[in-house]
Amino acid sequence: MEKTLEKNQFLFSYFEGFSNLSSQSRTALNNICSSVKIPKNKDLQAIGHTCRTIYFVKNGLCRVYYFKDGVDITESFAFENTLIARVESLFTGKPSKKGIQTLEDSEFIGIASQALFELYDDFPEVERLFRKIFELAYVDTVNRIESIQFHSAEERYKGLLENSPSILQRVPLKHIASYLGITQVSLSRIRAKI
Amino acid sequence: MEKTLEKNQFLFSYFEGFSNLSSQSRTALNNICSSVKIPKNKDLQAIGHTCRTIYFVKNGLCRVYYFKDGVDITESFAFENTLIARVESLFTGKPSKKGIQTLEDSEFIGIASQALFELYDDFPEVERLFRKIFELAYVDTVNRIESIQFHSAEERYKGLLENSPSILQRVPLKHIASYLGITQVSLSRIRAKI
DNA sequence: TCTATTATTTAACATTTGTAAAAGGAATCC
DNA sequence: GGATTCCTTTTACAAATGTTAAATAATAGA
Repeated sequence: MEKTLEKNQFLFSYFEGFSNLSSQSRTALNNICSSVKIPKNKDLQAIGHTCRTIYFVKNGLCRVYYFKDGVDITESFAFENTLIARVESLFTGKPSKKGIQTLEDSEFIGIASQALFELYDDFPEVERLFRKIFELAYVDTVNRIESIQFHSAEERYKGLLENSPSILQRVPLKHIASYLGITQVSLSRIRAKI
Repeated sequence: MEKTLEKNQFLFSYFEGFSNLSSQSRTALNNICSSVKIPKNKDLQAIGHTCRTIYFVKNGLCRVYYFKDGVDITESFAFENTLIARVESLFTGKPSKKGIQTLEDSEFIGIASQALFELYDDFPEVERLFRKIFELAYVDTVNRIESIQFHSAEERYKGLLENSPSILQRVPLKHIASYLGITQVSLSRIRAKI
């Protein structure tokens, strides 16, 4: 048991940034976690499936993506030490038209969402933890709207580099371009100008 | 008491769309609600203040707005029978650079946020209710990013008219334009073309 | 290593959107 | 009712971004 908790220690350190958990809650949470290793450029979650697992990125890197008129669009990136889920499916129970794909060999901790929601009944502090986690994720999303709508592509590119300095070394520019909402040609022009 | 609950009946009908509440929870919630009437074009919440109240729009209409480089930008609208709050302030405790302004004579039910968060300790079902409310609001926000980033201004305008057919009669076009992320001139061109 | 594939940049042109200024309409206030 | 203010459209031109295609550069596989 001690050993198992150790395996998920990074996840529980992440949780501690939000609130402290009783050992009962930690054990219960630990029991619904599983480890997943995925090589580079493979799907962690396929397009069309309903989101039934929340992932914590232990190491590596992935992106949420989908196809718009046949074009591959990156909705978001998830680096080490963050949670990733397709919330529009997780919270509605509907199939997601988005997938999650690794951009490096990666290791994840999967949290079974149905089991998690059942834990909420017995452990209010677990419900509270995830409430807080998703509240702050919601805030990030609200702030991103502002960034998309009222900053130029050049400003957004510079902002992305500031927030994720390693991204240029780890992510193809085509994904960065679609994440920024512009074409790869347009991103090339911006990079040439800077 | 009976009478007071009746006063907030629309709010509690709204809550029932998410989950059922015990009468104790309803009473506790009712005790932290207050009515607010604001005439047209006045601030319900001023720019710079920290969000300490979540509002339910009983009747009328308002918008969340802020200034970007001196230009008035509408972030969102809230019609009757919806909740409105500046979540980036509500969930972080930081002052908001956004304000809430009425676009018609309006009536609101204010829910004191600090008191609400304290209710969470005694009434897990209240915490759960608001968790669900904000989860779905989060989903809406994720979907809006997609709409902003990957639909043309014309598509977004048409989509807005579909979702809120009354908006043209109730909201000046300049606010609709900034909500769509375009200038008023550009919106005029789109309207002329359609 | 050679080849094939993928990633990135560049160029030319089209389209969309922005900016600034002017003018017409609508609403509001005394 | 007239003046004023605000709202909306139109025009002309500038800037940003999209589209298509071609040219390099980098990477991965046989």
